[in-house]
Amino acid sequence: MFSKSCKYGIRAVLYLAVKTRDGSKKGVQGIADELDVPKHFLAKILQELSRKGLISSIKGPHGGFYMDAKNVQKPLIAVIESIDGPEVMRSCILGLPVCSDKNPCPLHSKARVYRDGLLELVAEQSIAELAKSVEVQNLKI
Amino acid sequence: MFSKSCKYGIRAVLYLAVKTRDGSKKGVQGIADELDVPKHFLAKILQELSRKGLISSIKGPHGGFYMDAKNVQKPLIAVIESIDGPEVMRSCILGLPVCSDKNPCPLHSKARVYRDGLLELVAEQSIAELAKSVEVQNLKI
DNA sequence: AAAATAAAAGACAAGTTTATCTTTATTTAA
DNA sequence: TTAAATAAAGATAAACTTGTCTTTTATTTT
Repeated sequence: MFSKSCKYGIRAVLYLAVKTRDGSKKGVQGIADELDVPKHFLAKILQELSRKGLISSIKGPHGGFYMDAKNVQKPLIAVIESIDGPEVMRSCILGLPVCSDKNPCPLHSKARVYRDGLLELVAEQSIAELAKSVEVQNLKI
Repeated sequence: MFSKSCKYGIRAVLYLAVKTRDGSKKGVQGIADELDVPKHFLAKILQELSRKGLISSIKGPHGGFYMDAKNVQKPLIAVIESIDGPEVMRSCILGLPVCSDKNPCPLHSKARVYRDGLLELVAEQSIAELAKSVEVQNLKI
């Protein structure tokens, strides 16, 4: 469902939300090592997220990427849509140009339930809340 | 979630199941026109499905692709897995190499619940049953 | 037997995603 | 003020997916 870019982006965002709550910064190198993801490829993704204001960054020694209080307030879907586009969680699972409740493809109803449940999760919970559950339940990123 | 190849394959299979129940055959040209899909690309997919015994074909005048009683007995997941591989409906939504109930990623529980619903549909219903519902409910392919 | 039809196969090209490498700009600290 | 650290940007390449074109093989019909 998600592109690799998007998967890396989601993971990096959750990582930053957990690790930089104290005001510290994380460099691309460190994040890439932690998540086991290609460094320069991740850098592109983080630069884009930074440009869009979804995460923050500062250059120079002791600089790096981080998320401030405002960043972590946003829902995860903001990250997903900014990387994979607004249709990624909404388009027809069989790729039909029009597929709706009134005019459904053969997998529509089941697929819709699946997608909507997930959509609800990423749209209604903030990154901060998700990060909290990552910490509390010790989830892997 | 599914590659374009897989989407085309699923649609073509359902199309054949509906249209060739009477023993008739459908040529690539006709299928491609109906589904609005690139002809030669679809041909490759159909050839592969044919080689794997998921659909049937015969060459020559009045030949084409079709599905016999045995073909339509199989579940749709056989088509999906033969095109996109066995992991496509089972792998972690964030791409983590290990992600399980005991060791879940942040989206695991929601993703799993709903994905399993879809998996159930394509694994437990035969292509014949799905094709029937396409006819009865007049679903688009 | 010849011609026509249609799948099968092979070669190639275009497009997209993913990955790597290099250079530049900015900031901090010594 | 210089050196070091780090994000930003740009260029390129590798890998994979998608799409097109041509030739071959099998079958049927005339």
